This record gives sequence, structure tokens and C-alpha cells, in this order.
Amino acid sequence: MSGIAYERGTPFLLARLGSLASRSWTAFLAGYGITQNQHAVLVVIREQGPLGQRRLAELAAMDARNIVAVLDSLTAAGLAERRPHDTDRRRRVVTLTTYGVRLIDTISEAAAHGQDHFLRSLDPAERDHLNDLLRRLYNAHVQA
Amino acid sequence: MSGIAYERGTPFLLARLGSLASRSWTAFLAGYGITQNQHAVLVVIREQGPLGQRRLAELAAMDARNIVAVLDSLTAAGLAERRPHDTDRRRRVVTLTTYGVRLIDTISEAAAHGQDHFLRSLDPAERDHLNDLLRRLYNAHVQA
DNA sequence: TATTGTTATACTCTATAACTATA
DNA sequence: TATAGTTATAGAGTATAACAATA
Repeated sequence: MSGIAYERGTPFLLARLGSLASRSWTAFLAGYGITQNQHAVLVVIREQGPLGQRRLAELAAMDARNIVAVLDSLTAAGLAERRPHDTDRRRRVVTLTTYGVRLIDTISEAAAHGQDHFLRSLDPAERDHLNDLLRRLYNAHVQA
Repeated sequence: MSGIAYERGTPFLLARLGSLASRSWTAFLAGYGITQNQHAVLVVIREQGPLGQRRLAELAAMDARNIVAVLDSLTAAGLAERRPHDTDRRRRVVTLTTYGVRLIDTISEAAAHGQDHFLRSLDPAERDHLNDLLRRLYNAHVQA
């Protein structure tokens, strides 16, 4: 509370707080041997089913160029696969392996129980409200 | 809205949304020739006054090791200065130059008008509420 | 012994530019 | 000509490890 609130706009706060959350989240995921982007990609496929890489990158809030290395590592780890598209020979459809499905399910369950520490300064109602606002903001940006 | 909400915990959302906000914020700051970490450091000094590097890193949500290069670049750009501490010869007190003060003030003013696009999916009351929740969360983590 | 600041280093993330193959 | 995927590369951010100077 001390000091003038000099620059505390929402993009600034999101960027800085996101940096904090990112480090915490990265450390959590490291326990499962994957990175943040790998996890984001796995989640999208788990929710949406098999996808082409450009749409996949879009939904994972990544760039199409940078998703290549992520998919390389995911396939090398046996978590995902690239298959040729039925009709369009430019496309490669990305699917999860059974191991990939199992891993993302395990992580999702563990994550639900692991966010309390990070949010300890907010009461339950505030946590729900924050989650709701962030989700709507995220969806608005990702599904544009 | 389609698909099961498979993993949308707050740390996940903050990390992903923070990644989006970070890119937007970085692009905005690039117009003023500084990076996100440089800006965060300038803001902290502007609010708190001259500080030692370890406390400065703490308040800027950075690591003490990684702030060295940031301060090197800030001093090289004539935005900040490192001075010896009065009594403790281990310490180096970081201050802003008049140019640094002027730049951070200009940016703060411009940023206040530039966040509308990023938050366009929320109405004014929701934006205020989100900002409040994020600010409290950020302060709780930074001032611990 | 603990603390302040520092260097070296390696990995992840992101963006700029340019390319191949196919539609 | 436009699109899907790719490669090379460079800058920024972060973390691990180790160090010198000073308290």
C-alpha cells in the first residue's frame, strides 16, 4: 500500500503477475517432465481433438513457427503424433498418444489441488471471480 | 465455449494470459526503446526511491542475479545510476536520472490510454474489479 | 558465517526473415 | 497467389552454479 500507484495498469499487472505465475507453473510442470508450451498444446488437443498445426498454435496462444519445436519434442517423448491429413497433403494432423492422454489427465487433476498457495491472499469468492474474468479474457483473445 | 474446460485453473490462466499480455506489453514498450524488465525496475525506483539491488530485484519480481544485466543496460542508456552506499561498502544504491524519470512518466501516461484494446471483452466495472484483484495478488507476492 | 553484488552458462520463449510443398 | 509447415537465427527471460568483497 505504500508509495504512489505509479504504473499498475492491467496489461502491466497481467504481464508481471503472469511472469510470477509462469515460473510457479513451469516448476510444477517440470515435475512431470514437460514445459509450459508442451502442456498448453496437450491441453488443446485433449479438449478439441486432432487438429492441424496452425489452428493448434492459434488455440494454444502460440506462433505457428514456434510450435514446430514443441511438437518435435512432444513426438520424441511419445506424447503426441503427427499424421498426414486425409485430403490436404500440406497438412499434418496432430493427435495424442494414450500416454499423452494419461499424462495430461494426471496433471490436470494434480493442478486443481495445487493452486491454493499461489492464490492464498484471495478468499474463495474472489478466486472464483478472478478465474471467471481471466477465462473470459483468455477465450476472447484465443478464439478471435 | 465448445469443449470441456479441461485445464483452466487460475495459475494456468495467469501464465497463459500473462504470456499474451507480455507480448503486447513488450511491443508497446519497444516503442520507447526499453524492455519489460527495464520498465519494471524503473517503476519500482520511481515509486520507492533509491534502493539496493537485492531489494530492488525483490520488488520488481526478478532474481538478484538477473537484475545485473538490466541495470547495466539502464545505466548505459542513461536512465539509471549506481552509487556507493553511505556506510555499507558492499551495497550499490540505484537511482533514476532526470531522463529516466521523464521517460517512465511519459510511458505511464501513455499506458493508461493503451490498455483498452486488450481488455475490450470486459465492461468497465469488470475491468476495475480485475485490476483490483490482480493488484492485490501482485502485492501479496512481491512484498512477502 | 552471512550478505551484496557479480560472472558464466544453458534452456525456454518469442519474433524476423526466408524457404518448400501443396492448394 | 495463398496457405501449411518448416528452418535458421537472434534477443529477452530465467535458473543453476560458483565467485569476490564486505559485514
